[in-house]
Amino acid sequence: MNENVVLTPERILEVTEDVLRRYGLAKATVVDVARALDVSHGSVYRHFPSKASLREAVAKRWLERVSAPLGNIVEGSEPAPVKLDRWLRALFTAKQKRYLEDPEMFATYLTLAREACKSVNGHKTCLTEQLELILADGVKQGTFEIADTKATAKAIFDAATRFHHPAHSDEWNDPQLPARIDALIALLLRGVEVCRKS
Amino acid sequence: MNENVVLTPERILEVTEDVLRRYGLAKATVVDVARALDVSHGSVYRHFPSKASLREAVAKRWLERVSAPLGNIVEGSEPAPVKLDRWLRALFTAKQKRYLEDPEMFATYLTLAREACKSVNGHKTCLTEQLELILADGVKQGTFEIADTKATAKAIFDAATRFHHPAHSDEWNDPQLPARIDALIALLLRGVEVCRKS
DNA sequence: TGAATAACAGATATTGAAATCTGTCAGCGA
DNA sequence: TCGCTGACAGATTTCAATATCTGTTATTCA
Repeated sequence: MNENVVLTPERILEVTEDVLRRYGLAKATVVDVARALDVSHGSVYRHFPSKASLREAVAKRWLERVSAPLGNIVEGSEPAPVKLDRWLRALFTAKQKRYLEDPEMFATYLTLAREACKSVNGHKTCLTEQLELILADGVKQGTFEIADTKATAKAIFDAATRFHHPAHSDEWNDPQLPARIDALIALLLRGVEVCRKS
Repeated sequence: MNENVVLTPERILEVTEDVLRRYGLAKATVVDVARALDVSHGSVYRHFPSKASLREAVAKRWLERVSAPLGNIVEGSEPAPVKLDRWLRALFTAKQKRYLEDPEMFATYLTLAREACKSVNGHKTCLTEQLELILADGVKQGTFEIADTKATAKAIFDAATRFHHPAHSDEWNDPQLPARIDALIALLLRGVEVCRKS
C-alpha cells in the first residue's frame, strides 16, 4: 500500500473513513490508520494533534457533505414556498438515504457527531441560516408572513427534528414516513404562508 | 424490613423503583429487589415472569404518570387553541421537570422505555389521540381549520419531538429553551387556526 | 532542515477464570 | 392447597493480569 504520494490531511481522512468502515468505530485505532497508509502512527500525529481531532475532522467532513447540496436550493430562483418544501425534503432524504444505505456507517457517524458537538453546532447554525434566507426571501416576495424570521427558522428546524436527527433514525423504516413528512411540511407551510382565501 | 404486608405486584414495582434509584439501572438485580422486599427472588418471579417484564412494568407506570395529567387538559372547557397551547406546554414541562430534578433516574427511565417499545407505542398513541380530540374540538368550535385531524395530530406530535423526546434531554438546559418553545407553539397554532384578518 | 521513525510511559482494552445473576422447580410450612 | 423457599444449571458479569493503544520525543534519513 506504499503509495508514492505525500501524506496530506485529506488523504488521512479518506483512509480513516475506510478504516472506520472496515473495523467499526470501537476497534478502529490510529495504528490501524497508519498501517493502512503504510506509515508510522507518529506521522499521523504530525497532521492531527490527537485521535479525537482526527475523529472530529471525519465528522465535520461528513456533515459538510450533507449540508453543501442544500445551499444550491437556497440559491435557486423558485418561489419561497417551493424552496422551503424542497429544502426540507432534501434534508430528510440526505440523512435517510445515508442511513438506509449503510446503517452501520451511519451509526458510526452518529457517534462521531455526538463527540464533535462543536462541529455539529456549526452545522446546525449553517442549516438554520439557510432556512432563514428562504424565509426572508418569502417575506420579500409577499408569500410568507413572519414576525421574527430567525426565531421561526429555528422553530422549523426544531419541528423537523424527528425526520433528520439521527437519534430517530430507527423510525425511518416506518412505511408511513412519507405521509408523516407530507403532513408536517403542510402544517409548517400553513404556519408561515400569508392567509389564503378565508 | 419484613413488612407484614402481602406481596403484590404494586408493592414490587414501588420497591423496584427504589432499588433502581439506589443501585442504578446497570447494577439493580432481581436479587436486590427481593432483598429489599425481604423475600426470596423466586417470589418475585411468581408475580413477574422475567426481569424484562418487571422492567417493562416499571416503564409503563412511569409513562402513565406522565400522560395521565394531560388527559385533564383535554377534558377541560377552554377554547381549543388555549387547550392546545396548555397541553403542549404541560407535556414539555412534565418531561423536562423529571429530567432536571433527577437526571440519573431520567436516564434510567429512558433506557427502560427503549426496551419497552410496546408500552412506548401505546403511550404515543394515547398522546396522539388526546391531541386529535383537541383538534376536533377546535374544528367543531370553528377556531381550527384542519383537513385531516388524525394526520395533523401526528404532525404536531412529531413537530414537538425535540421538546419532549428524552433523546434530546441534554439540550433542555439551554437558556433559550422557553423562547424556542414559544416560537414552535406559535408556528404550530398558526398552522391549524382559521385565517385571521388578512 | 524538516518529515518520518522507533522506542517509550501512561492510559485503555482484552481476556479468561471466578463470582454473581437469572429463571426453574421440588419440596416445606401455614 | 397455595404461596414461599432454597438449591440448582446455564448465562452473564466482574476482576485482575496481560496486551494493545495513545501521545511524546530523541534520533534517523533524504
